[in-house]
Amino acid sequence: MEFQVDASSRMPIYRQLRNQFRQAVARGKLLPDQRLPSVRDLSRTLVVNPNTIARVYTELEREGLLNTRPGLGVFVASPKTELTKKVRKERLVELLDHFLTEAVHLDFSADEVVSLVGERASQFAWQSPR
Amino acid sequence: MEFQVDASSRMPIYRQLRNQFRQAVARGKLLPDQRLPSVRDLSRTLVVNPNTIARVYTELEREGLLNTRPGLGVFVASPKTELTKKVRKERLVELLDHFLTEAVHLDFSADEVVSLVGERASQFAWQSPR
Amino acid sequence: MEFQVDASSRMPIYRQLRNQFRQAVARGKLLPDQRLPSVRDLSRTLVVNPNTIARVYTELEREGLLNTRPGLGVFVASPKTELTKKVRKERLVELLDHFLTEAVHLDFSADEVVSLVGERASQFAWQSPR
Amino acid sequence: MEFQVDASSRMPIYRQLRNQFRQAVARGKLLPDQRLPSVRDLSRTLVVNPNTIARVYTELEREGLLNTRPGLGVFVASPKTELTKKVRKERLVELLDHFLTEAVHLDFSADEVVSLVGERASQFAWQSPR
DNA sequence: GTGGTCTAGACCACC
DNA sequence: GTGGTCTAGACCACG
Repeated sequence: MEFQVDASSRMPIYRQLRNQFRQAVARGKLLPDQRLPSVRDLSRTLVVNPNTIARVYTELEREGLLNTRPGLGVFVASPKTELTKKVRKERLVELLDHFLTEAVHLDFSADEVVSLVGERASQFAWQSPR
Repeated sequence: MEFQVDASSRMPIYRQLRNQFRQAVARGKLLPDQRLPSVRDLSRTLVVNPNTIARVYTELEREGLLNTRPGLGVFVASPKTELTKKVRKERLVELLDHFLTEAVHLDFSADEVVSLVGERASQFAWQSPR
Repeated sequence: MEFQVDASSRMPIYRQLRNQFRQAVARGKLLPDQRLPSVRDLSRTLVVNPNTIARVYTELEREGLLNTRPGLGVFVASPKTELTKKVRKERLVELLDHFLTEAVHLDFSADEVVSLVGERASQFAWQSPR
Repeated sequence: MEFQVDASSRMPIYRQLRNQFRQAVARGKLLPDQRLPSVRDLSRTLVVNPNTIARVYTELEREGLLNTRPGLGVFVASPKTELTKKVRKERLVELLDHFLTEAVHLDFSADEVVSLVGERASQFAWQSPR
């Protein structure tokens, strides 16, 4: 798993890294119990302040995507959702409407979008039924 | 078309309004040449700083979504995309992958997502073929 | 609402403040939409680094207890719970068992504890039925 | 008595074990003069660093919950509280208020909480009157 | 070695 | 004015 930061982006570094991590997990490229680079290592690799990396890891832990164990390192967590169905649906619809809005402005047709969704969706690691 | 601001949101007011405008256009609730309220009127209605409204209009004009006709007011622009197919596709995919990433974390299945996309897409005003 | 920090405590400053805030809300001493002191003000008052105060506010916002609006200040949020019933019950039981464990070690009787719970509970601002 | 560590918890291992021990005593599952596994045995069983186990035992001994008898092993101590009534009451109230604060935020009602307290309290081994 | 906390001080975005 | 981000560097707790 290789992270990268774009210093010229308006998006804060910690958000860039957080998003990359979230996507890597959603695509199944990072699996539960897998160890991530240490705060100090990643900060050296990316030439970013250790505090910034620590912030990324802290936020992701709060979101339940990873566990950090002082003295051992940082590990990918097992997925779990504690939100109510209602809240989850609301958030999904909001995100979807935002996506569809941009799709319209980018001048795509409904058919093109639906088709693309099916295509890209196959690249993600959807939860198996429980 | 009624705008509204959510003071409890983490999203800056000017972005809330900009997004609402973009979505209203994409849903066909705002049509080309339709006149928008003046900066002063809207600022009074929403109880928002006039500078904030002015910023919204300025950004939307820069994005080509509306035109200011001095002395007449602010009007919705006709849709036009100057971007190449390649660039448009890249942006769409990036937005879609972001959406799918969140959908996975919200613990939805691919089927649920695809189905919801079709459902919500019918509420938008897609460009007719040209 | 007056906060205070005990520099000699092993509990980190940001946790001391966060707990004081959570308790003030639970007791109804801080009400929705009430404005809190600014980061800079509180940092001067408590002689604590502004970043530490900012961290307190950031975490409380993530927990949904307050809203921050750049340019305006920080405000108490309206209560809402997005967690599933199951998760909420699990957390409550865990906290309760911890409390009861300590009560036993402090050599109280069950009757004393039950009685004290009823007594203190009356000082909190329980949600009205919805 | 079987201990267990949750590697995904934010709580340090030594505190997890210490709390489990305190709770086991409070529930009457560990009785005075009962022998505990040796540091080396427990460290192997739990796959935890021996230093960590040693720390748990050291702290518990300092708290008066167990005694080390050199050459014989580690044993559960007889309960005794040397604190004054006033201090004990203060600590209990502080713990209780913390619990009630969280209960409010978890959106429970006072009745639900009082009822749950009575229910769970019956599972603990309260001191008989002396 | 690991991550967690705190300080100091800079610069930016928002209103 | 407000809060948000990032850096630099110190010190502590954990295993």
